[in-house]
Amino acid sequence: MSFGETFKALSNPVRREILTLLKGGKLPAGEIAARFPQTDATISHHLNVLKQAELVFETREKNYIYYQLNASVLEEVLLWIADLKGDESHEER
Amino acid sequence: MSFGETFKALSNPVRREILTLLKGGKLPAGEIAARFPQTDATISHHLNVLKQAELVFETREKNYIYYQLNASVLEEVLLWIADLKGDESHEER
DNA sequence: TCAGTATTTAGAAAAGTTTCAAAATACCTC
DNA sequence: GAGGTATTTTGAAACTTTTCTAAATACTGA
Repeated sequence: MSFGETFKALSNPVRREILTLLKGGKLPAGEIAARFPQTDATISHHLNVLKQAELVFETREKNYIYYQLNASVLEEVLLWIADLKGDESHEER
Repeated sequence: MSFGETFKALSNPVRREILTLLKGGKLPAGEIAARFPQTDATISHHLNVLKQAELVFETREKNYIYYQLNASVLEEVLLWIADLKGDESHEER
């Protein structure tokens, strides 16, 4: 995991909205795309950026590709920010 | 504060390094610039992006402009990520 | 006020991002 | 294996970001 990739992925509003949507649980690409005005191709590209950043992972089921949040990378981002803040409560011991 | 602006500011590696540098306390623009291979003008631009995102603020003293971390915006980013993660320990009650 | 140091602004080149339409691939069901 | 649905890939246009050099501004201290 690289923070560069992760923060770049988080810097786009469409990708942040996709992540928020996935809080509710895994969803297939088509259902994600249906909630945005952009084309399926554009959303597919954003999902790929999120996947490269390991913010989401995919699982295949029947004719669908489901996407879901990857909590462990979110935790690493959280720690990076907590550390920057000098927040002891998240630090390694 | 807008998350768009904040995450965009965090998405650049030079700007993340500047923030890490400022963990040690406030520093004048010139001293920050001296630690990077980029020109003073480029670092000044990055400091401005961080300032617009309210990740840092400046104070003027003598002939220097000091920059320092703004912990309150970092806290908001932390909460956004914790919420995405579904982390109860950071949630509003 | 003048000289000097610190920092920012302006303008432009190069590189990267976002988006779309169209075509391609993949996989299921019959 | 053919037809259908789901999703990705390709290639290109529009826009944004990063960086530089050069010029401008701002403030200090003699």
